Formats: sequence, structure tokens, C-alpha cells
Amino acid sequence: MALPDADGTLDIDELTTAIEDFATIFIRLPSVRRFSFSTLSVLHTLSRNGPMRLTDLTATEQLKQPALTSLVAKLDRDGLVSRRRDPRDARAVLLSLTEEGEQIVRSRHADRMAKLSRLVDRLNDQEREVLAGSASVLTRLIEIAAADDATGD
Amino acid sequence: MALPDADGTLDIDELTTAIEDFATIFIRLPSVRRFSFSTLSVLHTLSRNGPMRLTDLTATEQLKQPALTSLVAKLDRDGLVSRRRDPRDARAVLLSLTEEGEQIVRSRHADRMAKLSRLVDRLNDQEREVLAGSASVLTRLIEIAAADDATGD
DNA sequence: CGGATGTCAGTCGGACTGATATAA
DNA sequence: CTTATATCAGTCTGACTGACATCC
Repeated sequence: MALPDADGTLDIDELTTAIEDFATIFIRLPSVRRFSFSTLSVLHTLSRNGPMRLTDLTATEQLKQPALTSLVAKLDRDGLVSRRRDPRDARAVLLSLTEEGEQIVRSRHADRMAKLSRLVDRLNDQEREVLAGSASVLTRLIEIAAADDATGD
Repeated sequence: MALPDADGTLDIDELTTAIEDFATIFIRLPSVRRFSFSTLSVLHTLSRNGPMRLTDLTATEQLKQPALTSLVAKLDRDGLVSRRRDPRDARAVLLSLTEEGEQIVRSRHADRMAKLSRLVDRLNDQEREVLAGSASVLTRLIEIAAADDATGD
């Protein structure tokens, strides 16, 4: 398959595989409380984007409007999300995280930091340096992808 | 928050956030056919690990045995997975991907490669070089995590 | 026999489609 | 009037718990 790329050539196939496999072990955490994948994804998105409409969530959450209505209703009942009418558009509802909702996202983030720290401890200095540099590049890729979504298809 | 780390210091918080957000946009693809998250995960795991028992899948798939029984029965009916008795243990069932099952995994991998290629095209040479080096480090992290799971908890 | 592996039965939550109320 | 936003009603898939047959 792919040869070692010590010459600095970027092997897209190898990198894609590495990201796929790393994401599998890094993103999936033992679900502390009984939160579904959809629930956690909605909390994550609201934490990143701030207050959003229900409709805007359908774009990122791969759920249809009615599913989000009932999911968010449940999150509201459980005190993780608060809903208020959009002052600019009386049809719409603005969703935001409560402190408890934020806390869940922070807690999972902390778990992942701990997991990553444990792994990184076993790397040598050179490997750690590569990772340190890659964070900003990943962030760039995220920005590029976001810009694509806004303009492109 | 985190300052730029041009000095090569590894900021775990920043890197965790970058991976979380990149995984969100990179792993989730528009579901071509009506495959559930669980289905795709099982296909992915079988593609990586080769033939496995149903019980071994419960470790990675966050599903209980009965759920896997019915999911795998459906995949068998649909021709994506084949089941045969383990010759070494008549209680157990060995699951493996059919060619059609492999094809689905390959197709999703190809979609991600195309997506990554499009993003990487917009990077400059220095950024591309950082990514090229990070693939092998990611692979190392995956190995370390796998070894941990085998020995640790 | 006790423990492991997989399946069956019954229940329940979560997501879908289609229809509806309200406001832009 | 038409379109956008959210919700309601009814249906169905998919995952759970608990019980069970089979083999080590």
C-alpha cells in the first residue's frame, strides 16, 4: 500500500485512514448518562455556534424538523437547553444551552483532553512537535470547509 | 484562550477542539443509501479487523448482543455480511464482509479522500508538509491506544 | 455443573412522513 | 397568496432488558 512518506509528500489515502481510525477511538466516549448520539451532537453544535434556530440545526444534525422538535422539547424538560421566541421573527425559536447543558459539553471535552494527554505522553519530542504544528493546520481546514458550505453547494 | 504555539509547545486543549470539530465535518457524510450509523460502524470495524465474533463487536460498537444479532441478521439478508460458525467453537459465529460490504466501506473512504483533497488544495506548501508528517504520528497514537485497551482496563 | 455465546420475546424511545397552525 | 417555521399525529425501525437454547 502506501509507502512511508519521510520525504514530506502528502499521502491522502494514508491520512484519511489515520483520521478515520483515530476519530473512532477518540470521539466515542463511554456514555456517562443516557445521552443519545443525537442529543450529544445537538449540545455540541449549540455550544460551538451559540443560539440557533431549530431549522438551522437540521443542516448539521442530519435530523428532520419534527425529530428536532421532540428532541429539543426533551432537552428543555431536562434543563439542558432553553427555548425562547426569536424577537426578530415570531415564527422562530432560539435555542441556547443552559449552564447544565454547557457543563456536559465541557465534561466530555475534558475527558477527551485527558485521553489525548495519556496518549501524547508516550510520544517522543519530535512526534509531539509535529502534533503541535498540526493543530493550527486542522483549524485552517475547518475554516476552509465552513467557507465552502456557506458559498458552494 | 490558547495562544498561537509557534514555539512548538503542544496545547492539548486546542488540539482536542480541533480534532473534535474536524471529525464532525469529516466523518459525517451524506448517507447515500439508508444506512444507519450503527450499520456503517459495524461494516467499518469488520473491514479493519477481518472476521470477528458477534461478542467481540459489542466492545467497539456500543451495542448489546441482542441488538447486534438483529442488525447482523439484516446485514446478512442484505448481502453485506456473511455468517459462518466458528470451526473452533460451535457456539460462536464468525462475521465477515462480503464483497458488497467491502465496497460500501471503500466508497465512503473514497468520498472522504475526495473531500480531504479539495480542502488540502487550498493549503500552502508548509501547511501541507505539516499534515504529511502528522499521518504517521496519528497512526502511532492509534497503536498506543489499541495496546492500552488490550492490557489496561 | 457453571460460564460463554448467540437468539427469541416483549417493551420503549427516537426518527420518519404527512398534515396543520401561525407568522413573515 | 405563498413561503417559512415549528408542531402534532400516526407509523415503524432499532435498541434495551430478561429469558432461553446450545455448546465449552
